[in-house]
Amino acid sequence: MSGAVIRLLLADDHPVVRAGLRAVLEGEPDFAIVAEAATAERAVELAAAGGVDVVLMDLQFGPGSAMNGAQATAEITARAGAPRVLVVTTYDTDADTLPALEAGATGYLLKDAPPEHLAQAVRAAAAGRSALAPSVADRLLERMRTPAAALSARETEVLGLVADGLTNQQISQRLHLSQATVKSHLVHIYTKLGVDSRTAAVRAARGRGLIR
Amino acid sequence: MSGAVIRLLLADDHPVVRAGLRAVLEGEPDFAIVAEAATAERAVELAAAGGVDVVLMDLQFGPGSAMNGAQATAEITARAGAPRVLVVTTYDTDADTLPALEAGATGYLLKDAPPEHLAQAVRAAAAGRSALAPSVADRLLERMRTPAAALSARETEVLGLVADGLTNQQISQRLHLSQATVKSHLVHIYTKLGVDSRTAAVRAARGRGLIR
DNA sequence: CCCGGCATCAATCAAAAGGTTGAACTCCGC
DNA sequence: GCGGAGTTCAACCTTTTGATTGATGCCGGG
Repeated sequence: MSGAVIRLLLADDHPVVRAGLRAVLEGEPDFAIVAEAATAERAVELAAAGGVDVVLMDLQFGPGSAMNGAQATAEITARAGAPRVLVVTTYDTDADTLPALEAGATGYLLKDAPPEHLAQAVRAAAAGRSALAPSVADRLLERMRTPAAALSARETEVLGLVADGLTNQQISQRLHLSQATVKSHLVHIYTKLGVDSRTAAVRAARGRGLIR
Repeated sequence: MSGAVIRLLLADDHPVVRAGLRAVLEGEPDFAIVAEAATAERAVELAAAGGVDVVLMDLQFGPGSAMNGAQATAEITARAGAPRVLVVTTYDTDADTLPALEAGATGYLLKDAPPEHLAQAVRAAAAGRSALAPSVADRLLERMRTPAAALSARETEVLGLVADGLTNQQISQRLHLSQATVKSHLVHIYTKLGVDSRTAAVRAARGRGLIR
């Protein structure tokens, strides 16, 4: 989008992590860190202002801000001529990766990635190519091979509350349903996940990253 | 313990975070970063080898290593002439802070702390003074003021399994107890927390950071 | 040295929650 | 417009929970 230099925006609420990214990336001659954002909102602003090729985006933005990294990613990539967004986070579950990728992230890296991978991923993102952490790529492929076990929105909602320790009755009240309906959803969830109890369902769903 | 220079060991499994800490602390003329460790085990080794005044210790060490930061802290501080351990982590709940402090950590900071605080905390730790993040200090004082609701070790253990969705029977098997004992613990937990159901207990305990 | 808190267990019982089966309705795609 | 998936519900039975009562051994502080 620009000349030879890739202009970067670092979006992370942790000063230490920003400094770390800066330290790791600053050495690359073809990179220029042009801005930093400590909140998701600020990242959206700065990205919209232009002059940025790649945004390094964290997903978690502390209790301070209302927006998370996935939402910010969606906002940034929505407009034309938007910079690429490369998610760099600690979390490695479907519940994190899928929303981020759906929101338009070009890549998804984990913070424990070695610095070289980071730089390569940034160049890939700048060129429009996607860069995924191996574990993320694995799970995406896995998901392709296993089209099964896709819970409906309602089922996911119910299962999320189950995971929070709510009883069927509490769930029914929260969702304005009868207990019967909640139980019915659970049966379908059990079938889809191949389990036969709520705790096993929560385990299975956690394992596959269906819920947080 | 040494001259004017404070010798630091950085223990964190994330290269980016290590680089960030290095970038933030390296500028201080009275600091010298003498080693880095990507695993808790390695941190223990390096700390035991001597030549270190303060260890900056993460609590979470990825699925790769068997030891966590709190355990490593305990091992490091166990021996005489050990360096001070300053915990620097993302997690801010009683379930994290208390074990770390009990393990002998001199301080507890959050990764979102501003760089100045970090440097001050390191100097405090080197001098043997404790340095706590404001939120951690608040909760410790809160705990002093509220001697209530202190669950015993066994009770916390049981409640943790309850939070994982296990039934009383499963808990009894896991802990090699009778169901009667598990129920007995639960009754005590309910009394202490002022609730009257397992899910409410989990909520309450989560709210107070008693469990993760 | 005795008391209180902690951990352990037993037995019983009513209430709550969980799981199963079967069924109606809507919406969407083919 | 037929069929399937998703959402909703009822009735029924089983399992789990929570309340209660009561008892034992251990350990540490006053």
